[in-house]
Amino acid sequence: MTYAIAEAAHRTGLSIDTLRYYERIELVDPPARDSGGRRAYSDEDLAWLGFLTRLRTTGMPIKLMREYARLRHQGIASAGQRKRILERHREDVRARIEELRSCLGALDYKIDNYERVIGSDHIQEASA
Amino acid sequence: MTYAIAEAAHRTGLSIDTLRYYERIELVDPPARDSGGRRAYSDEDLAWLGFLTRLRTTGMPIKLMREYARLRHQGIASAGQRKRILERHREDVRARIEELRSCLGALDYKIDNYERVIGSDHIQEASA
DNA sequence: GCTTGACCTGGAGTGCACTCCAGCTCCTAC
DNA sequence: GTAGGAGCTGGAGTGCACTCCAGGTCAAGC
Repeated sequence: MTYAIAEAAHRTGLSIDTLRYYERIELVDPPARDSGGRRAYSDEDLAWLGFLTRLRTTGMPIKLMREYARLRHQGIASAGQRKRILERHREDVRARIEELRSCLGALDYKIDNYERVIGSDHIQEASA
Repeated sequence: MTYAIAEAAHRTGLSIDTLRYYERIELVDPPARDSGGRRAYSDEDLAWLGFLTRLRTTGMPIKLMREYARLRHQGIASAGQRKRILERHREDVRARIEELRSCLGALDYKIDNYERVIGSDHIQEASA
């Protein structure tokens, strides 16, 4: 099964431009082409894009993702290095979650204060 | 108690340039000045900067922070609007935490796979 | 056979949040 | 009284991750 770029974009949640951009910067390998020279993404391509999307979502910079992609090409020999990248990133993500959680506390506190100040949710229509 | 810009930067964790930048874009009110025309940040200034930093940390765009700052100037009349901004943002933060958590699962899975593939942490020295 | 729509390329442009710079002033310490 | 360091201003530059564009190709349907 292969997918035209529009379909691939739809399935990955990335834009068509982003798919081409990722290819240009060598984050993904150039996908196969159909008889008319158009990109034909495979399920594997989409799986890799899906994984990349998770890395992006969690804030991994594209530079590091490129490094990871580069290592992937070297096959199993680079598995240790790749694992270390992911472990390192996992730590970053965990730290980020903790950071967000702590800010959430501050936000709760602030909102509680507003609650006390204004009583409740009345009167504040478009009082611009 | 007031603080020179370097001290304010140190205490807020922002850079001197960022402090001046925040002032330029009207995210913070211009602080008082000392006899020599230099900025003299008050404890209140720092508290506001601290709160802004939390909003930034949690990903609130500067545009929205400016809107919040603008509303603050209107005093209590805008409390409802400000509260709503924070509530909305709190939802965003919660969603973001969930998103990160879900990606964390995928990361764990991937790392486990590497563990299985390479046995354990030997041999992968600088095998560039 | 011609319009239409999806796709192609290389390159330029965008928005965000800073960050840096040149050239200046002002206080402090020697 | 002067050298040095902190701070000042307006404006330009940076890095990141896209996003958009002009001008072209290609296959399908009418």
